[in-house]
Amino acid sequence: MPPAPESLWELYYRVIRKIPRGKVATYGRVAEWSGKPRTARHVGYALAALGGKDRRDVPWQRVLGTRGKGFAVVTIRDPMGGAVQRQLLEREKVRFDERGRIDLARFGWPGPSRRRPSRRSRSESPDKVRRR
DNA sequence: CTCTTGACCACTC
DNA sequence: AGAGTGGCCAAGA
Repeated sequence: MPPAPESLWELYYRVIRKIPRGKVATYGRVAEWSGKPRTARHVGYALAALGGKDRRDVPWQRVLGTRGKGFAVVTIRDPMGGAVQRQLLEREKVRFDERGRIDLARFGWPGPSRRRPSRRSRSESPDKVRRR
């Protein structure tokens, strides 16, 4: 059989499934860990498209947007969905501050066993050749 | 096939 | 602090 073409979204889902309970990650990080840096948007799209089986499998509530350098926030547009996400996280003992932010120093998942300097906000962005 | 629209992010004024 | 821009991919009209 032909190798199952794993879509980009499946790649994201695979990473997200590894996020442990009580920890969170940001869209940008998930993108990096999936081997597709700078595709943060697509992580969001992939999650927005979650349905059926994947909806149960993937802990979508543990993926949030970034706010400032060490904080994550709910970025789901639908207020209902956002409320659900927050509730699910609080149930996992993840704490939100008055501004609705999560401190990544406390609750940020460091990543899938990838060696990473103790730097929580944004890894170095090596100047890559920008091709056009 | 083209066009639009999405849970984003980092960089620049 | 807020607005603009480029980057990236998939699905549906």
